[in-house]
Parts: sequence; structure tokens; C-alpha cells
Amino acid sequence: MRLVEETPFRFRIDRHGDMRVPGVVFASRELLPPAGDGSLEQVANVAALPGIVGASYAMPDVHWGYGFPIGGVAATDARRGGVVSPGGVGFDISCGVRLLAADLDRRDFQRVREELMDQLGRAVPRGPGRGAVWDLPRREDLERLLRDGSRHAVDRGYGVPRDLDRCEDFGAVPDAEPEQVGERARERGLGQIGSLGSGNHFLEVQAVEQVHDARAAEEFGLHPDQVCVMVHCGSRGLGHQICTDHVRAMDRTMADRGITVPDRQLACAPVDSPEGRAYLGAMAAAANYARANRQVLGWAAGAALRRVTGRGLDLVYDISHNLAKLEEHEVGGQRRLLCVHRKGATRALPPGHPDLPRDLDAAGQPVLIPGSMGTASYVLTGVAGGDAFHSTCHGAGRRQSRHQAVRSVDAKVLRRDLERSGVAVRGGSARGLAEEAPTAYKDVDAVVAVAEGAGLCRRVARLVPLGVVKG
DNA sequence: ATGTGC
Repeated sequence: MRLVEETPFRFRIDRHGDMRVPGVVFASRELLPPAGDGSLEQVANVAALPGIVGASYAMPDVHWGYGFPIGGVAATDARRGGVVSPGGVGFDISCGVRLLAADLDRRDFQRVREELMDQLGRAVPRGPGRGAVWDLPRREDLERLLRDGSRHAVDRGYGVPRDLDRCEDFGAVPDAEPEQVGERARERGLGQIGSLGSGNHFLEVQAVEQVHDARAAEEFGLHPDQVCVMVHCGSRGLGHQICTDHVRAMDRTMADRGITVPDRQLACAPVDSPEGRAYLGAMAAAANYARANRQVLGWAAGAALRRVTGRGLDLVYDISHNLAKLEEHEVGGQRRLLCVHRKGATRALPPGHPDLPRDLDAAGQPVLIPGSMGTASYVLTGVAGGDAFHSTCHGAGRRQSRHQAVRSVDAKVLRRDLERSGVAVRGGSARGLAEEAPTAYKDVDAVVAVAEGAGLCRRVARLVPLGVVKG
């Protein structure tokens, strides 16, 4: 793949083959994906989608994914034949991050460390399959949750109304269509409301180690040495089943519509078509399920903290990094309705954006970046003039495949090293730990520095782990 | 990511 270095933080893939727009890769030379990884070919493939506008973007944490790269952003013109593609969202619809700030500093944590980690370990269902904080919900609760997301979880006592001001979309994506969610997806979702899942999902106790922007940190409710809880999880089996169902449905209609794509995993349909609308309605419902999942888990973590210390947790923000959203953006001097796919990429709204609550006007939208296990995480904020439809990175980004990681890492040694470095570990299978070893990931400090250097966001605070409950 | 694979 031929790359043109435009700046130290921005590379271009010129149009070739079926590409309708160029590719843009935000990276440094060091962070560019290795040859053979396939992700830059995926950036070029995405550029061939009908209705794509601007460019096919890759963030500094880009790596290979299903159809679209993880760390990819692509927007299509919703009213002029632009398509929506489930592969541009990913199987874990609305996977994302919730950060809560404790009324506690890191010295207080050290005094209760073992007891608190034990309580969190018991309170947070994890691993594959069933088992959830909100067990035995009624069918009617699932319906409302698919439509109202965190709002319904709060209505049912899993949080307080103030939480909703700190949720993307105030707790629920509009236009969810629960009737587009199949029975199998519902059955899988019923027993998993308030559960981490596995893979790279976790709940972490962290401390604010460095503040880069004191004013924004204060507006987000963060200060040095403060203890925080970060939850990283998604829509579990429900979102996975929805993705599977709708990829299949779209795959069947592509030929009839005369849509051709360079990779079958880019199955898509026009936003304004029965299949496109059906997917977007079901996807929004899965997004609301994922938000409610994080709402319930944050509540469970707060209850555990209160039992051990008497202190509470306040929500800093909750944001999805796997989602397609209908948003208005200016393209070529015109306001247009775009379907912005962010897959392993985070929305980063600048200060004063109308979709933010007014008390975030000065600071902008909090962007939550989970690092790999045992490494730092970041809180960032959006910037005026940001590129890629107000988007930035979502994490460290894989450098090794799961298979490579398992071959090169001894889970027992990893667990011991984490404990020795002061990170208490609860849960996590041997295989799961090895797959998520920090050596399998890029350096999150470098990823975030490049995202900031490329003008996509600004650093607010750096957080370091004190304890992890591993999915 | 996922009751991990048509």
C-alpha cells in the first residue's frame, strides 16, 4: 500500500482501483500498521463504499477487523444513496467506556484494596455466557431498555437522574426500533444485563496520575490522585446476534441492488432502504442495551464501594466507540446528513457543540481511552476544527493477534507481574489474560500523543491502574 | 467481540 506522508501525523492513500475517496491514516511512522496486517487495504476497501464522503479514515490505533479496520471512520451521504454497513460498526455494537470518579484518593484505596477488590470481584459478573447484575428482567423491561437505554435502568433504580447528563445522547440513541431485534438476540440479551463479557472487557480501579488540562479536568470532576472506576464492555450476545442477522440480510440484497464491494464483509445497504433502516433501528436498540449494561455495572461498582468505604461514585461520562450515527456535518460548504460509522473510534465533540450538555460547553466532550491491561488510560476532550467528523482513537490498538499473544505470553507470569507492579487482579481466564497482555498492544501513550498531534483531540488526564476485574 | 467454528 502506497502512503504519502502529508505531515508527521497524517498519511494519505491516493485513490486507486474502486476507491471513491482517498484514505487518510492518522499515525506516526512508528505507529503505522506493519506490512501484511491488512488494515490499510481495508481502509482502501472502505473508500469504495457507495456514497462515502471526504475520506476513509484510520486512527492511530488502527488494526485489522471484520471488513472495516478497527480504528476506522467512514461517513456516507444518507440522502444521496449512501450506505450503512454493519461491518463498519462491528459485532460488539456500542461497545464503549464508562468512567466514574470516587470520592476517595489513592492512599484511601490502598487501605481497603483487598476487601474492595474482593467485593468488586463478587459484584461484577464476567466471562462468557449468562450471569448478570439485573437477573430476571421482565420482557417489558427489555423492551423499554432497548428503546430508552440508561434512562430505563435509572428508572428502575440503577443510578440517579444526574447520570443521564453524563451519557452520550443523554442515555439513549433516538430512533431505536426494538421490533427489528430478532427473538434469538432478545433471548441472548435477557440474561446479560449488567455483565462484562470477555475478551478486552474489564472493570478497572484507577488513579488520576497526571492532569494535562487542569480546567477541563475540574469540569469533568477529576483531580490528581483521585480514585476512578472505568468500565469497558458492550452489548454482549444481543449485539452480536443483531450484527449476524443483519449482515446476512444485507448480503442477500446487494446483488439485486447492483451494489458491489471489494470484500463481502463490507455487506451494506442504502441508509434509505428497508434493510438499511432495519439495521439502523436494531443497531440503535443494541446501543441502548449496551449503555444500560454499563449503567447497571457502574451502579453495582458504586454499591460495592459504598459497602466497603461509605463513599460513592459520580459519573464522569459514558461513550460508545462502535457505532454508526446519523449526524449533520458540513461537506463541501453544505450541511449534509451523514451516516458516520465509527468502529473502534470515539466521537470527540468540541467545546460548545449543541449536542453536549451546557455545563460541558467550555471543556468539550470527555473522550475515554482505555489502555491495555496494566497500562495507563486517558481522558481526552474534543477540539474545534477536529478532523474525521469529530472522531479520535478508542484505545491502544492491537499489535499482535490473539493467537500470537497466546503463543508468546505465560498467563501465570503475567498475573504475577501485574500484582508485583501494584495492580490487584480478580477474574480472567489464563487464555483471556494472555490474549490481553500489554505486549499484544501498541503503546497507549504514543497513540494518544499522535491523536493529539494530528489535531483530533486534546489530553486532559492520564490514569494508572490500581486493580482490575477481568472479563 | 461471540452460548468463539458452515
